[in-house]
Amino acid sequence: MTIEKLKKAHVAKKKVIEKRLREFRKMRGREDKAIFAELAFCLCVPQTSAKKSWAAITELANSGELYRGKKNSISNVLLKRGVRFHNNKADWITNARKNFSNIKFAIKNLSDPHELREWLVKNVKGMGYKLAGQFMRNIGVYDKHTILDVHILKNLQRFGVIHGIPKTISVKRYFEIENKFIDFSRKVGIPIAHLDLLFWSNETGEIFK
DNA sequence: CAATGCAGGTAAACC
DNA sequence: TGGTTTACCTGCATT
Repeated sequence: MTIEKLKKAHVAKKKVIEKRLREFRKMRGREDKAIFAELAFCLCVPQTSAKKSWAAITELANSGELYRGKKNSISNVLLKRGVRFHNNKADWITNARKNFSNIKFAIKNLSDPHELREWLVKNVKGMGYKLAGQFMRNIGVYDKHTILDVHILKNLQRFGVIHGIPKTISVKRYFEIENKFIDFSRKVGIPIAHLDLLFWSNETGEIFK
């Protein structure tokens, strides 16, 4: 796919992309439970489909276990729903729950997205830069931070922004790639948040899920 | 049908 | 000290 085609795809999908981003923004006014569910969802996502992750979190939210259940019972639901690394993730979720008042405080008071991301990475076990970026985007805090998952990396490679896909991404390398992504975004005149959704829709064939 | 590869990463161990 | 490997873990598609 050429850059010209990318620009055309952007024009074609711009309305849908903006609608999706407005939906993320709406999360800002949502109650704590919805924010926490989104957090728990993000913690489930590594190496697991969004669909399975969301199914697991929905079940846990509906039963109330997400907010009150013990680590083991949460782990069991994750397992049943096909969420990988269920023990670790149940641990991350219950830790985040214990820490949730601090997390809320950070979200509310750290107005600089970069600062908030640093805080999340440092203080929420299970959150690296990718998940922190995704969580922030999903609750309507998005600016220039990137969500570097394999799909995005593949697309960056396709457009010559990077030359290979590293097996593991250190913090240093994350920033290197992120800066190249930002440059690319400027060059093609498409915002990062738009490119992210655009790449995702290209890669998965379906729109934003 | 058994073996193999891999899936929207991260923490911890290892030099 | 910082880069690289390994454990986490199961389901599902491919061979």
